[in-house]
Parts: sequence; structure tokens; C-alpha cells
Amino acid sequence: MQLSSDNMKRRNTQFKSEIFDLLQQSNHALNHEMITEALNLKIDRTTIYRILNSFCEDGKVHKIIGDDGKQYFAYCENCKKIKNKHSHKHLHFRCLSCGKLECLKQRIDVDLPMGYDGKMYNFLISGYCNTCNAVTE
Amino acid sequence: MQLSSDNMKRRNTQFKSEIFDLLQQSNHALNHEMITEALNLKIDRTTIYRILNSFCEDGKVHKIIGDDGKQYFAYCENCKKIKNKHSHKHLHFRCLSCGKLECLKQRIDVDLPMGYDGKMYNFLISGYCNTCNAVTE
DNA sequence: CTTATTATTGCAACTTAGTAGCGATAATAT
DNA sequence: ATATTATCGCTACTAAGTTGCAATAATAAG
Repeated sequence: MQLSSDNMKRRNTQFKSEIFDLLQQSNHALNHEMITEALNLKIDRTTIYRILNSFCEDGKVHKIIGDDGKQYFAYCENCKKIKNKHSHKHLHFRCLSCGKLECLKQRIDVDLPMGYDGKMYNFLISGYCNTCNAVTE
Repeated sequence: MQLSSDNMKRRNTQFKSEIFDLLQQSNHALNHEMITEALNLKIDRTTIYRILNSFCEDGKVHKIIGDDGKQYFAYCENCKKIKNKHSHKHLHFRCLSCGKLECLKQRIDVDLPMGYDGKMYNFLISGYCNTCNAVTE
């Protein structure tokens, strides 16, 4: 039982704070690869995933699945304000050119059919972001 | 150049029609694994992906990335009506219990910030569908 | 109908993402 | 200072999806 179990006490480590700081400073979501590149520490892949997932469990960060199938993680200032835990009922945008995945402000009002119980929300648009779009024109 | 190139002429084959029929008859999206199980033919993984991607290119089917990171493909009657090509600006729902991924009717009005150019849309909620939800209660 | 063209298929090999087990290390509590 | 146990790195694994290439088969041309 390494991963979660709510009664597990978290410990502060260098890697955790480095990763958390990075996410907090970024204005966009990062995947495992981006994190490895950004921090030029030698951290194992598994360690990164474990740390990121623990952040998710603690509600400090949220996970978005990109339309590239990869897991992205975002601190996301906006939704932090709404509640203590993260809310994901807003749009995300992934740029096909620079790869940046960011949280947009637009919230989505969900109206599920009778009997449906929504648990997780993943609203993603991909295309070209304002900076990349400007360059091509 | 096997995959796409718009000037490639499609040929009718057993596998293509079997897969297309299956998608059309299903009221939900299927991934590679589900298709392999449903048709008990011996079709290679690569063949299935190639066929599915060709359907996507031809606009006969659309692709949704599940929050499990897998590619799902749906015929989706609803969006067929709107245009000749598929539109993806509607909600999808994936059941965490039975695994079914279906298109919902609710459309999403997207209002991207200035300078953003949206190309692909992936709106997915996961949770418990009406049938699975009914069972647990 | 026969032949030529080339889309399609299967196979093998590969890449990449993410996970699981386990022993070693190190953060916290006592 | 010591015990507890969360964390880390390593190895190995699974699963998804892709690519190259040779063999097969659907269509077009004669």
C-alpha cells in the first residue's frame, strides 16, 4: 500500500516541493516529460507520477487527459478559488503547435440526463493558441 | 504513404464493412479492444486502427479520447445530421462501471479567447451511467 | 476473362506512457 | 539516538498505438 490510503501521512521532500513550485509557477498544465525537462534534476519517472498523483488526491492539483492521450497536471489558480478541492468543469486548451495545455476561464454547465452521475470532467479543445496563431499569420 | 493522402481510393473489404456496421449498430463508442471482442474475426490490431482512422478521415466516424487515455470511435447519429462531416462539440459520457462511452445530446457553446483557433473538441464526463447507477441503489 | 495497379492486410519490431513490486533511503515521531 | 514508515530508484512489465515491409486481394484497364 504505497500509493494512497487516506490515512497516509505526507512527508516533505525536495522533489515534492520542486514539482509543486513548478506547477504553481507555470500558467499551464504539464505532463511528465515536461516536468522532467523543466527541473534538471535526475528524478525517476515513477517518482514523478507518484508525486503528481498524491497532489491530485490531496486536491492541490488536477489532472487533464490530453487528446494526445497523455496525462497533464495543472495547479490552476482559477478553480482553487472556487472550493477547497479542485473543480474541473471548465475548458482546457491544448496547442497543437507549441504543445501548451492551459486552463481557460469558460466554465461548462453540465446537464446530464436522468440517472447519470458525473464524477470527472474533461473538457478539452485543441488547436492553435494565440501566440502560435499570431506567428503563422 | 499508406495511411491517408486524400487522393487515395478506398476499396470495399469485409473488415471495413464489418467494423462500420458494428459502429453504426452500437449506440456508443468503441475502442480497439471492444471491436476485437465484438467481431470474432481474427483481425490484426494495426488493421483495425488503420480502418478506424480512415473512417475518421472520411468523416464517417469520430474519435474521442477517453479519460482512460484510450481512443474511442463512434458513428454518432446526432452529429451526422448537422453536417456532412462530424462535429464534436457535444458531450460524451464514459461509465466507470460498465465502460460504455456514449454521445450525449448536450452541445457545448465554445467561446474561445481572442486569437485562439479551435480545431478539435473533446468534451468528456465520466461517472456512472443510468443503468449502472440504478443497479447500485 | 486476363492482367496490371495499388489499396489493404498481417507480421514483426518498435516507441512511449504508465504501473507494480521490492529493497534501500531518508523524513518524521518517539 | 532510535524506530517507524513514507519516499525513492530500479527493474520489469503491460497496454496502446505506430511504422516498415512483403504478401494478398480489390478494382481498373485491356
